[in-house]
Amino acid sequence: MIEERKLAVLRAIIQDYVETSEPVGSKALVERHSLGVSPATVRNDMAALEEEGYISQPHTSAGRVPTDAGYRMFVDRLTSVKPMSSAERRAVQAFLEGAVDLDDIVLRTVRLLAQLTRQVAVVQYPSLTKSRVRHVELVGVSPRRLMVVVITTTGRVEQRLIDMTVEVDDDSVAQLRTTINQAASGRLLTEVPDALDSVVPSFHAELRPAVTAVVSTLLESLVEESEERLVLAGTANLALFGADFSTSIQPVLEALEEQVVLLHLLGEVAVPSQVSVRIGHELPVERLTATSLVTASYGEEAAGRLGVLGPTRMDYPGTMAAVAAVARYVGRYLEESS
Amino acid sequence: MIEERKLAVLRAIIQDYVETSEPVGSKALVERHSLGVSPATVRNDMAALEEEGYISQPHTSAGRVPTDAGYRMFVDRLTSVKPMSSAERRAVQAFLEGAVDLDDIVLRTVRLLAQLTRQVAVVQYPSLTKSRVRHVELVGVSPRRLMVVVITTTGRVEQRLIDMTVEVDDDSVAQLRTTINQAASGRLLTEVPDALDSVVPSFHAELRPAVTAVVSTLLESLVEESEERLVLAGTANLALFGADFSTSIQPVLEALEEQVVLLHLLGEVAVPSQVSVRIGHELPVERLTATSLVTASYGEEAAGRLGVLGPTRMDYPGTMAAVAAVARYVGRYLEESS
DNA sequence: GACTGGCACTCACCGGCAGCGAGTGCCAAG
DNA sequence: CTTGGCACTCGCTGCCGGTGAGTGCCAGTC
Repeated sequence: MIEERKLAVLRAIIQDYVETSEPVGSKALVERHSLGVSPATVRNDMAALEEEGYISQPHTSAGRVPTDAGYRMFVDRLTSVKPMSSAERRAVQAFLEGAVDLDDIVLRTVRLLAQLTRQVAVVQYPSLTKSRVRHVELVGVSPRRLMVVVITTTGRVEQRLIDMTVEVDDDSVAQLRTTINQAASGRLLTEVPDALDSVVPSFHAELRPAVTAVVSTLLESLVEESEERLVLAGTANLALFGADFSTSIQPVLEALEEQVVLLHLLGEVAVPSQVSVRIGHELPVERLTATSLVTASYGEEAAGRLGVLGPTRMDYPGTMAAVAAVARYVGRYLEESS
Repeated sequence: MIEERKLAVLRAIIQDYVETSEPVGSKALVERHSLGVSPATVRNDMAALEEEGYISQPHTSAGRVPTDAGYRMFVDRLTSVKPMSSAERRAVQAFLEGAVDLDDIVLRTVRLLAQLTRQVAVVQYPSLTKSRVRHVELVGVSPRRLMVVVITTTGRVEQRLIDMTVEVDDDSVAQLRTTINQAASGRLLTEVPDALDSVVPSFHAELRPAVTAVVSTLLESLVEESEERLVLAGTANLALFGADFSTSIQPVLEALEEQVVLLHLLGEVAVPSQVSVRIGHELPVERLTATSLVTASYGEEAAGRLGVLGPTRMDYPGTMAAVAAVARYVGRYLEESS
């Protein structure tokens, strides 16, 4: 168990360290915060905190620095997620106002988040697995080539060209279009393949192989590929914190470029509805162990996720508030415009 | 005028400096290169080169460092653009092989370029102004909502939803589709608005306003917006050269995020068909004056541009070769697959 | 006239050293 | 349990002299 004052000391250390990025000592601490006790007492508490692994000394006779565990404790014991200023709220709304399409919404969101937190922001496109089909359109662009366009309830439009092994005439295309729409409209994308399977037998035998192969391949690839769309912003902010990364920011930038890594991280969360914070070594990626990731879901049924990546020495309350607020606003905005 | 040997000395200085990133002195120079003269002679040449502004000393009694003008001279007087190794050629082909659609081609290209040059790579999507319409598809997704899909000869597919002021029935949509395709197929996107204007009178008066407004707005926005698509890769490579940037890589990363800046730079080139090299202060962007940009066009009629951004201390011959080769291969690949 | 060897000079860089000061742990007293 | 006091640690800064790579200049040679 941890006593109240020790926690206060930890909070004060983190607060100062986040601000100055320098190890903080007992004397400076009591001067800057009204802890109501003497430096010596604080020293005792600090010794205890170090014993318990929440803080550490870079070298003997230097101040203390929070460890990952220290930040973790701090975040878990956060009393109040500080609300955003009304100026910030207005900024958020103004920023999202006037977005013209989904791409635009996502772009504005990610930039907003980067600007608000002065960190790297990442936004995942609304997952197609959780959105529903609004309409499917088939277009024969040439005798053996078909284009399929899927419009989802989240406003996303995906298209793909398919080379056919047999020629398909316009009437068949029209029939296929109608049938597919009847079967697929309103369904979750994940349900669509099954729905379509049950539809295949209704076609002339000669068309069937083409229909099956083409449509199912298409939908699979849609679901897969569309999962992996991410947008980043604010990578330049990383350079501001260059000193926080023992070696260089290079590995971090690398990891960010491999979007697979980020997608994994966004996906792995215990309680999807809450703001999730993963700190330093809690991230299962070697190159990111000097960073923390704050994420949240947005939209209905957690359609997508967004987050902020920064050095472990970050302003957690502020970042968490920003992430939560932006997720909320974007979710609302998406619902309105759909 | 510049004599042959002075040029050789400049070449040697640049070569060594690019390799070591340290000021290079006269003695080391004659040791590493067989210039056939003594250090003293080289010193005289170096003094002259400095006089002419091609090299400079960071401080008295240090070696020389090439200036922007030095790199410029070096690049202009390049005798041979060194060809890529056959291993590299194979890598290029293997990398592009198997791309499934335009997005994939662009993505693979930009990654390839980043990997080949160990620098930041940027690829602009093929410009729609220079590509032609292959097919236009109209879909009524709801009574007052129309989706338009444009497929271009460069393999690009753009779609947009349009809210209509009046209801349009399916027959009208079909008629519109046919007419538009007749008018637009095979034309440059820039010609399409005019072509469509001449088509409007053929519709019933009541439909006309909707047709005009919707279609022309659509096409305009298509041309505008599609111009501004860029893909980046290899930003992590910037961190490798952190020392080359006097302050930090932050301003560079910032500039990269503002895609407008890059688009401008890609657009401004004297001779579009050649590889263009802009060095340091030749770039009209303050934040990028510590970098050089090597660009080239690819595809028919210079459909798009691509390039590489790195510190002025870069391997120009190698980068130029890579940029030229990748541009050539991608151009070829696009033609084949269209 | 062009090249070369020699020479004096500059100056960044390195290692050692001393002084400073922020910070610590411990202890004895309140 | 808290506090003031005290001795101790150790990173940081500044100073200093030596070293060496590099330079410019000059006089001699081909």
